[in-house]
Amino acid sequence: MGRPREFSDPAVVDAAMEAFWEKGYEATTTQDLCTRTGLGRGSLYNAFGSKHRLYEEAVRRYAETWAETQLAVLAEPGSVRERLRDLMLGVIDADLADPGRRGCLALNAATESSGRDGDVPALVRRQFADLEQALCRLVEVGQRTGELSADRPPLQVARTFQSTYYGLRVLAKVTDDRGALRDVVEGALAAL
Amino acid sequence: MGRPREFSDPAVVDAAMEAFWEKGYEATTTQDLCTRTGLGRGSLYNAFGSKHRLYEEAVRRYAETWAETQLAVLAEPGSVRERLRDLMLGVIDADLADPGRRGCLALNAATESSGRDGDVPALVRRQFADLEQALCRLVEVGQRTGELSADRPPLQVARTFQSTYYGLRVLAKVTDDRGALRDVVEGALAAL
DNA sequence: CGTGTTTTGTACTGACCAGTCAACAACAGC
DNA sequence: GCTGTTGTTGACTGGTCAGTACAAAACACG
Repeated sequence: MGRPREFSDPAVVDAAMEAFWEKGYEATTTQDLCTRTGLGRGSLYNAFGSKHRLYEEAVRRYAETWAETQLAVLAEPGSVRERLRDLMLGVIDADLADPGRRGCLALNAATESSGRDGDVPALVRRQFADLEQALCRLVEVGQRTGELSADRPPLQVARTFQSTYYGLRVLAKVTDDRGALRDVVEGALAAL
Repeated sequence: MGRPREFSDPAVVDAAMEAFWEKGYEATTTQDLCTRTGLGRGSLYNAFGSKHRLYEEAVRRYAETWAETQLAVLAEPGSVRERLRDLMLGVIDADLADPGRRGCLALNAATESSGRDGDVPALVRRQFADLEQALCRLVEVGQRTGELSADRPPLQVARTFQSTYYGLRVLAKVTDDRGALRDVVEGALAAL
């Protein structure tokens, strides 16, 4: 009962996500959020309570949608190497094609939040853990089929690849040099 | 002629660097800067012009001092592998020992600044390039002495290692798991 | 000393910040 | 169609923001 909402929560969170993604948490004002979402201040606060809670929702949504995208790439047909290469090349294309150079929202959130306490770092940590696990399973598959050398613990290989992958996104924030980024990809694959 | 300054510029930049390092650019207020540096607003603005200019100075100073530290580790006696391991282990210790989890200021600055234009991204880019070059030379040495396998371009190896190294610092922002971070180190070294 | 120049401290500015509030609007159930 | 409940709107709040203005203070030089 009562007056129905004139918006859908997911659409608003999506819009807020874009705003936070572009400018980061601190630099995004509540006015930005109202403009991007199309909501009035009252509606925004009635629905989400505070700027920070909306930020949490935005990071959560990013984590979900992005995890989906990543895991889809890793689940594609093809060799393990091909899938890992696609993951990295896809991210290079996406990062360089983005004129705003927003990079990865989860990574931005991890960097901007001070300390590992709080909901946002916990969200980011979980997303990191999910990717680690997915990569580890993929490495296990590769080692079992003989595609990858089996002389190193899969978890160690996965963690190293993940670290290189995040570093790649950091590098893509400041450089336009596709060759340099591709070198990282080739080096990471050669290490498998 | 004129009244002499009651402070030394480098000391003030150091203090400002600490403030920006802890909270990032946006979240640091001019009041924070006055408190940390001990200067009044008038003196701060007279000497540095604006918050952003002081930020640039702080990032520049960080780049200089940190580059020195890094290059010193890489120049130590010992095998190439040992030196690269020391670089990474040192950063793990430093990051985990820091209760504020500030991470790397250059990396934070790269993440917070949107786009690759402006002085700050340029500063960060140059620091990245310097490390890339230092790593590349070290890899060349390792390949020449036969310590490292010489079947891959040194630049590619260096870039991949650098990417993994930056990823390590990102991971250290959200996790306390020393084992996970050490896996990254071992994996990165195994890839050489 | 006196004068010119720079630094310093502090009060001040207008803009903008996140968040609140109360009047009004739109629905569901009766 | 009345009533209770929720959503919307837009003006409003106190506080804080980066930056400025200006007078007092501290020197160098003559």
